[in-house]
Amino acid sequence: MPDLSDVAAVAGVSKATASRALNGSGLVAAETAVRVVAAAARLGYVPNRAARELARGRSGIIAIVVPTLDNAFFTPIIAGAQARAEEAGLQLTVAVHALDAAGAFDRLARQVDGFLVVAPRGNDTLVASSGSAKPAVLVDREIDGMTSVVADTASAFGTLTTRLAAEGHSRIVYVGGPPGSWQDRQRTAAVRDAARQAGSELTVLGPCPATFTAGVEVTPAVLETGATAVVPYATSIGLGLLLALGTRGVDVPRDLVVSTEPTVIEALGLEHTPAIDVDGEELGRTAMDLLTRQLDGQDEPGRQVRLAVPVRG
Amino acid sequence: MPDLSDVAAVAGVSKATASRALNGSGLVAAETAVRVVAAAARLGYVPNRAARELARGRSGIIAIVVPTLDNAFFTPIIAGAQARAEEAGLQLTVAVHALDAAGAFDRLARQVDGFLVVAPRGNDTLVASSGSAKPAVLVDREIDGMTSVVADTASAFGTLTTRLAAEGHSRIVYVGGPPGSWQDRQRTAAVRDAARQAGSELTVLGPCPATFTAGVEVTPAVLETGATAVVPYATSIGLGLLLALGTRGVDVPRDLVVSTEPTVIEALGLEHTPAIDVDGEELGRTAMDLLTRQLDGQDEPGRQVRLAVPVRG
DNA sequence: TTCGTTGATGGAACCGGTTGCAGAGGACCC
DNA sequence: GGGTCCTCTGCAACCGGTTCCATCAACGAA
Repeated sequence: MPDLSDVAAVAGVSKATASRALNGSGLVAAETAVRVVAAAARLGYVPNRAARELARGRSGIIAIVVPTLDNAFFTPIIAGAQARAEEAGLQLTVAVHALDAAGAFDRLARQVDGFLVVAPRGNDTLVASSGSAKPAVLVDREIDGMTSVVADTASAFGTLTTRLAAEGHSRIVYVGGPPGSWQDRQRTAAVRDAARQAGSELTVLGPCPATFTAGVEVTPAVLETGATAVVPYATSIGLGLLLALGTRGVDVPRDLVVSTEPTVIEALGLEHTPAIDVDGEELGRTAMDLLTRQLDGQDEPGRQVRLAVPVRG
Repeated sequence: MPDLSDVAAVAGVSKATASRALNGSGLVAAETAVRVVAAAARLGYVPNRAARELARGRSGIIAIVVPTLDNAFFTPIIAGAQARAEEAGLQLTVAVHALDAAGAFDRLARQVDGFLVVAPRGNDTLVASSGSAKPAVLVDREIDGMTSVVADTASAFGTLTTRLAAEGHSRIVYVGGPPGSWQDRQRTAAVRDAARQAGSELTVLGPCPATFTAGVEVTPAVLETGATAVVPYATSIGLGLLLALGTRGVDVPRDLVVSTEPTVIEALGLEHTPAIDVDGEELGRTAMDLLTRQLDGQDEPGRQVRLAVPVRG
């Protein structure tokens, strides 16, 4: 396993020059640099991550902190972040903090260069302070002063509600998400506004955990309202609704329109059913981009990015 | 940020002794060790991972390679492995290899101490060779000579089929999984055997990707067989079936029994419906245990563990 | 011709741990 | 009392890079 001295020897230069050449420091004569790079390639040299990390004082590791992996909303975010991390030569480690977020941060803070924080719920100050030790990017939530990227689902939920109302749904149900969810607050407000402006009657149910079981359980309450359209906080809740409605013989979408996401709508061939299309991978990619820019000093903390969320169907 | 010399100074010993004390080498007098540990605790000392890694020549990083995160079967495995890794003081990095598994291994092999390989499909020799550079544990698949842990779903599928037959289902459908899936081969064989022995007629459909869309799409074919019970390869396929059956007005389970997993059965209140209960987290935990034992030299490669899978309902 | 600059390079310290080896000191045996 | 062995400890080398600083050659200007 060749090391930097081997490369230097083959190229006929010192370790120092070899290091500079391979890192493109610009202080090396072009011709020398070419020689070094060629030598490295010939030997199949791969830098030792640990040594580099020790010398540079940076680990090259980013942690993405998620509350759970059981939620299909989070996994694309991880996948997107992972892809970008790989491109940037960084390792991504996934930390699941069911409850003990603070503990997870403390343990990891010394080990990583930065955090991607997916913390849909919980106290603002707590979340903010957790990421204070190292650069952090908050995903799908906004807190003043923290860099963040969110999918603008609030607008999308508003649009979707407006559209439903325009199609004649005068009674609409919104099934709310988990208690304390930042996105749920945004969405509830947006749906309320849209319904009021369109003159539709809105019932807000919930809170519900983002699971299909919760969707099943909330079904009777939804039917009781006599609504003709239901907008669930999460796709998983929507799936639960669809399943339960099926076993109860309710005709979807004739008797009740259930908005979920495009793949579901399409697979089931549902008509007259609007759906919001959140690109989780893009969320992950953007978050990682924001973090690397911050690590490179190209960005100040505090930048807030909103990704538009299309409404389909 | 305290370092080992600080700890040593406070404890009144040398770096060497401090290091040994903190790593429990046993060469340190008990009383000295206590002093060092106390000093470390007081200073809030956290060892520098990079330095340790460089000195030891091991990275303390394990990679878990999964084909995708979009499949709810894999995520609990990751969660379980993650939990165990944390206990063992190891970092876990998640590598997603949609297609390019070999590439993922090459890139990572220098960076990590070992692999957890989740590769349900694909060629045996390819999978086996991928993990050859570093210790590896294969998850939910068996290949001769490789350490592995599998959920014994084949037996469970057999039991489940037997039970369905015993309850009077003389026509059963098995909806097969993705092409080339190792588990699918095992399950198909087990289901075939059980059906034959019980004298039930079995139709095997598929192959199907493990998605709920595939479940929706296969529904007409299932209904066409006239079967009264269907056993899908994956929960996601089962959910698709249930959704599509609901929109078609088929009464589940009266007209057709769909076996899925306990949470689904329970949430929907389905009766007469057996379900297999795979503990994905246990799979992940066991895999990580096997790997750490191998890294510590306590185990030889090649050990194969099978976890029993209960059939409920 | 000589001096000051600039650009390229090398020497060596350093990052923060681990570990081989040697040595100090005490216990035990002859 | 002297020698041997054992236990515990410290010194210093080492892991493989990065980077500060000094050096040196070449070149333009005075």
